[in-house]
Amino acid sequence: MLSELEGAIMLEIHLRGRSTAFQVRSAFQTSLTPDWSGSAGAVYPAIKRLEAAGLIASKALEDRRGTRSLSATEQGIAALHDWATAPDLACKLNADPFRTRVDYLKSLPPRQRKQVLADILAAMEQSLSDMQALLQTDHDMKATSNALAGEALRLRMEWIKDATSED
Amino acid sequence: MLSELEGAIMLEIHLRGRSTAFQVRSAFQTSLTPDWSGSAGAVYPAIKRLEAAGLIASKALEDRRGTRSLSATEQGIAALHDWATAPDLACKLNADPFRTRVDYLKSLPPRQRKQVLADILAAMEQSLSDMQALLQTDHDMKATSNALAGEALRLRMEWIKDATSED
DNA sequence: CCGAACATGTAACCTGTTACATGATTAC
DNA sequence: GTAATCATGTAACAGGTTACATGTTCGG
Repeated sequence: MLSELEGAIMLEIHLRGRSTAFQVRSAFQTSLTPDWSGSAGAVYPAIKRLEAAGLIASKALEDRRGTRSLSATEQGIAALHDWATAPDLACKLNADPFRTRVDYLKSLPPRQRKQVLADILAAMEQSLSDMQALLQTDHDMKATSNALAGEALRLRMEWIKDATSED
Repeated sequence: MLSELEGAIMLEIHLRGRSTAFQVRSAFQTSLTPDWSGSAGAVYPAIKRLEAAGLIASKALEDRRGTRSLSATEQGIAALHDWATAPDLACKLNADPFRTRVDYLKSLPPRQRKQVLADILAAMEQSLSDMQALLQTDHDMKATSNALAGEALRLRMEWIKDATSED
């Protein structure tokens, strides 16, 4: 089974049809999810592994800098499908930095909690509007997941509003 | 600044008042978020680091198996506070395995998509009811974050229902 | 021609996982 | 007494990050 990084790479290549390792890296670097920084030290070795496993085919461009155009093989597409449709993976609750902190925030004395949550809420609002601005200018293959990212932020904001109005 | 694991350990100790390394591990192992498996190889070295940094104090129990009771120092509580209230961390969108896969699911031909999404939805419903059963029997310090975990799952399920009713 | 962006890759380092090792305590 | 649980820890390994290294192409 593909790892999260390998799956994300396969998906990126598959949705674009063809892609270079550099483009995959760039896509990760500009992603709303900062978890994969798209480090060269992660992406290039992962692509090497995927190519060795026959999931990716590469074609060298007539280029003196060695640009290689990557595409998913039939086997690769099958592996991507298995990775993307495994129901237990879709159910997996990943570590959410906000959720991890929320019980601490809840344990603060009301006045302090109110102040801290207000600061966090302001930062979230800023982050959400930055995100929306980015989405309007830069349409890519990840439209739906980016929209869901916004929803996730909104869910957190709603919780904060509920929590601060409670007392 | 504390790492996610270090912060989660400090929080666990702080909310309980006192805790042993073993109890911290157990709490992680039974957590709804499978991200920290609570591996001994992660927890014990992390606690050693935190103790060396003066954020945790330990007291040996009169016990021949060397049980040590841990508590957060004043410095440790301050570090926990900084970690928990940093607004940029609360805004951070972590990698969400469902969100990562969602654009692939969206790209499937309607009939196949419907089938795959129905399977995933069923798995999610199962997972959510398991979660709720667990929460009713096993109340701990993480009530709010566990409730939020359920909300996160519900958000995904709602998206699936919208996506399958579209066509 | 020069700087920015394109393009690939490696090496040292950090941290988490898996698997192992050791022993004490408790419940039956 | 013996199995399950409590309790701590280490070592080999895997994978990602940072920083470095190298060279090309393109726009002004």
